[in-house]
Amino acid sequence: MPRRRQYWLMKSEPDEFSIDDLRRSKNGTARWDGVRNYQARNFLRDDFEAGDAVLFYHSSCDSPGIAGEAVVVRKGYPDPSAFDPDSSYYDPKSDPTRPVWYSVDVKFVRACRNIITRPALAAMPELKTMLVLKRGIRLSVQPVTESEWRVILNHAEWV
DNA sequence: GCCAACGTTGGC
DNA sequence: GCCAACGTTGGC
Repeated sequence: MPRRRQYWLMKSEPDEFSIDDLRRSKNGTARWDGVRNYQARNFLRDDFEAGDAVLFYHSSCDSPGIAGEAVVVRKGYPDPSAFDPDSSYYDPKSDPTRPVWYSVDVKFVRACRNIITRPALAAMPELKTMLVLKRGIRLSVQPVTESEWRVILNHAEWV
């Protein structure tokens, strides 16, 4: 029984990996790895499905906000970077027989012509409850409601 | 660079 | 299981 498509917001520091980096990736597709937070891990491992929609959010930068749209093309699987001693994401707690951390693959869909900034998001009454706008919420992977998704897509101009 | 808020660690 | 200390996140 196909489940309804779910919506997510995923944060990335554009200095590390931006929406343009995703666009330029092979097939526009990249592994989302390095998530080291249990609540975010649970989403990746248990709830992400191929076809789910993603808001690509730029964080820790001059103009934080929504930068584009992506789609999940591979559901959660053990994060290989956790097994790699040379990776900065290496975590000896995780091994292939008992993986702790999970990745998904996401594919570029489109970029916003302009970043939808936090002030712009905060100015939309429909987004009052959006997690990313709440102070103290720092989940790097978080669910978005269908109505939040719709409001944002209607607001954005796309490249 | 500051700092508030959060998550994790580790002693007890 | 408590909780203080520490490290990290992330907006400003």
